[in-house]
Amino acid sequence: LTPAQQRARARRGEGPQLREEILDAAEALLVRTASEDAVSIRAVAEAVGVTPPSIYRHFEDKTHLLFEVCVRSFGRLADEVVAAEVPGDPIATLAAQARAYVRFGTEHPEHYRIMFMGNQELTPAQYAEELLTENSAFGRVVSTVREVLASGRARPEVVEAGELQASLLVWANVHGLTSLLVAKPNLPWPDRDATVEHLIDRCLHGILR
Amino acid sequence: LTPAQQRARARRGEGPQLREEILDAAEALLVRTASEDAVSIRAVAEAVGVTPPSIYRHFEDKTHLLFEVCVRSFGRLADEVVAAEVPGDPIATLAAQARAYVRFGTEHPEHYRIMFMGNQELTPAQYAEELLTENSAFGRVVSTVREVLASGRARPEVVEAGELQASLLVWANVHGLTSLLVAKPNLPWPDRDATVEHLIDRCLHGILR
DNA sequence: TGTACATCAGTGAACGCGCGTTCACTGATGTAC
DNA sequence: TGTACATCAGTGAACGCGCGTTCACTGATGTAC
Repeated sequence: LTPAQQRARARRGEGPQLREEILDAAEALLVRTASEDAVSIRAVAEAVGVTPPSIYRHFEDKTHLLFEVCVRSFGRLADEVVAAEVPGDPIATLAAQARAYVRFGTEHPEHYRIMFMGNQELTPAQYAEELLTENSAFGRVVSTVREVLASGRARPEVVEAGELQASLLVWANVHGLTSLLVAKPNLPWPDRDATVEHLIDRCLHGILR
Repeated sequence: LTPAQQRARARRGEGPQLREEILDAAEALLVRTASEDAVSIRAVAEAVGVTPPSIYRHFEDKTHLLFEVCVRSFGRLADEVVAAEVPGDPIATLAAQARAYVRFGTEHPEHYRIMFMGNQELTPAQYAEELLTENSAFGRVVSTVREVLASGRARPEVVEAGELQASLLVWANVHGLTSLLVAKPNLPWPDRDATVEHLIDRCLHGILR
């Protein structure tokens, strides 16, 4: 998807196919340039091999285009968090989900930046609610935390504070580490994996009896 | 510092005074508009009551101007973290510093965004090192953690992992919560103070024996 | 089987905008003689 | 005490840029009769 100087015109019913190519190009541009600013309507159009006005046949405006890119990313993060589940072992699941979360963020820093570190006006209002849905990454963590609390292995004060507080705790931990790594990649961090394991370890010790 | 349509020309030795006014205006603009993009050379010049080229007499370019704004903010955050110290009680100090940190971030969200959530190229290279200096907010936290570890009240595995890992743990916690609040102010968060206390509580439980 | 026509995908040119930055300048201020 | 002059703070006009978006259009594609 790097340079496409010209592009064959789509046949009658095949217009929507360009829509996907636009999203792919926008995402590729984001990854390649590692800069949200580089994802302009014009740059996306050029990458796809089309003129700028064509974009508007498929997306209302730039905000909606970027929003769609976000939606895909949120879906992919959720997929990875789900894939990390260890059936029947909520504590192992929580640790694995934490690892998956940090990995996603460090492997896709610009996605992560847009998703969790940008100004929220970048995306339509609906998105704030979607973020906390049952199927979102955070929603899956809440489910896991709920199982941990129900397993009887959590400290009483954590149970009392409720699953939302406990989930926020976990989220703050993994997001905190992830976003520091994303925002300041050049600081002299200690070994990433060791840091992640230590963080998960301490976080679980704070939650479990 | 809101609108200054015209401005008296400074006397001979008083040029450097405009420099401070420019910084104040840039910061006020940042706070008022809550958007980094709104802080343009032209907007700052207008706020100060001066033409754009004047800025270049005091700052090499836009990056250096924004960098100076950052330096001030880092200094102020460090001051607040220092002010939170409780002499002779490193554990109480750690909790108080965590509270001060989160408060700073939520009260100055746009500063916080620039300092810890933006793209790092915004600031000269020297800044990465300065960030971890003894006198920085993080440097103060490292000091406090060092005292906690030395006090004999920390868990052996935390002592073994070292003060840097333990400090990162604390930083990831408070930064994680702060940056979520800053990035997603419109999500239905539970009560902020209760969340902060719970977070500090659990974090300390993970560290102390 | 042939033709008129509606639809659809995409184009080319232009709009107005705000931006960072440069350049040659102006005119007040202080200093040296 | 008066005057020539260097310095300093700031100006006015312009540069080139890339941007999001709009508008009237073109020409291929499929469909109806």
